Amino acid sequence: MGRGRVQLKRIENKINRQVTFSKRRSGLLKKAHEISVLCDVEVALIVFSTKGKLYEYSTNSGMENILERYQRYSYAEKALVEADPESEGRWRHDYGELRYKAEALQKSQRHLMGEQLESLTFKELQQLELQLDNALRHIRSRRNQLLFDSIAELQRKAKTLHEHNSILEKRLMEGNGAMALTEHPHWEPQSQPQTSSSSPPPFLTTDSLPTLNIGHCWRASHTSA
Amino acid sequence: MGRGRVQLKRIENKINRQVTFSKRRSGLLKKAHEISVLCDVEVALIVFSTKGKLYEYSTNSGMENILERYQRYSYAEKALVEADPESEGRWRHDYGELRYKAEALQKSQRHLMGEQLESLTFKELQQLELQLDNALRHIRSRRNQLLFDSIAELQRKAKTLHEHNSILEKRLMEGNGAMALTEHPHWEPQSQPQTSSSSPPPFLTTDSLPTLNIGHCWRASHTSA
DNA sequence: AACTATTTATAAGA
DNA sequence: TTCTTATAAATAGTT
Repeated sequence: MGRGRVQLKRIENKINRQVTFSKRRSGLLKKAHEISVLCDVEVALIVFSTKGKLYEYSTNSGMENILERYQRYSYAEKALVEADPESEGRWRHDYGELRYKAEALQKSQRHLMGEQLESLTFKELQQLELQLDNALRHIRSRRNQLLFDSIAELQRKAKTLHEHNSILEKRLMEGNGAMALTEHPHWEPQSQPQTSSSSPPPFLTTDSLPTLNIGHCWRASHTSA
Repeated sequence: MGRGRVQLKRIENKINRQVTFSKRRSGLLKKAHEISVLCDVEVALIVFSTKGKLYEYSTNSGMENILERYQRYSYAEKALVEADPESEGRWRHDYGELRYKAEALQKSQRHLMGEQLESLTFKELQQLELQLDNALRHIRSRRNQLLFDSIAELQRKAKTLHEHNSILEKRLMEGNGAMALTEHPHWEPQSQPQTSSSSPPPFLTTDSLPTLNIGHCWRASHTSA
């Protein structure tokens, strides 16, 4: 990229080397930044000039975080080399990765819950707001869906009951006298001939779980397979 | 570099992002290598993909060396990592716990983002809605705080400018004739007597960076030395 | 630090 | 994934 081909070899002219260093350094930092943004990955870049000056770039997760992650990762890998792969080392490796992910999750969770907002910029706040607005829309939609389902279910049952009552009334009218005609509103739907093959037990009847426990919910549900 | 201009913004299409990552990663590694050879400098580059895969480059001096050097350079005080004579069982235990926690976090995070709502009951949905409403309140409050701070700062500056203008006008009135007196509408009507004890420099005044760019710490310098 | 002629990198398409 | 190609970017050498 430039007027001449370049040999992959130390530039002997000191001035030239310095200039090239300056140019390429900024290019490298730029590219590191770009890939991190475009591809949503973590990048850490460290450059020590010949004279010992430090230049660095790191994703917003922070240099220290990334280096720590690296340490965990590579340490685990070392352990992985010795011993058979299915033991110790593998565990450590996974453990480090997992811990990292859990921490990240925790953090973003806090933000989603409106906590620790101090560390966010205006733009991030806006983004977060949009996200939550969107989530709320979904949630309300789902809630309404459940409400409608429930109403429909109730109506269906009511109708069935009504029909049943009509039949009973009719029988009473025909068979024997008007005995006990008004005494059986019978609010017990259980014994119905109709096959209610549909609709799962409506939520409204499920007894309230203590709390949703969102957020810090270690142990949110027990549906593990 | 390619058929279209590229926005510095996360690529939303997953496939595309993956492909770009692959391409740019190799480009980045190559450039890191080139600068290290051409300019005879030490380079360490670490990249973690979204899935936690590690890609790295380091000059022949070795990653560990460079990282160590970096540690000494920037956090000289930080001692080396804690060795861990912990027992195998402990690890497994912690790992299990962690995994459990991470899964729970992931799940509740989805809910907070309005996803996978099918598994929630009506009450849970209501709770979630409250939670998000609350979070949104906090977020908006924080955002407004930032806005207010910014406005206050702007007003303060305006006031200063206005005062300065007054002084200048006065001088003109005294010194020479009424020259140019009416030519200074002075574009700052804001001046308010309130002396807000100046909030910190508001984000709005920070020059708009192309993208969010939070916490990205470049340490650039110029070709001196 | 600016300016170009070239080389490279790479986005999109196959 | 890999190859190709049109184009955007980077940059070597120059001013």
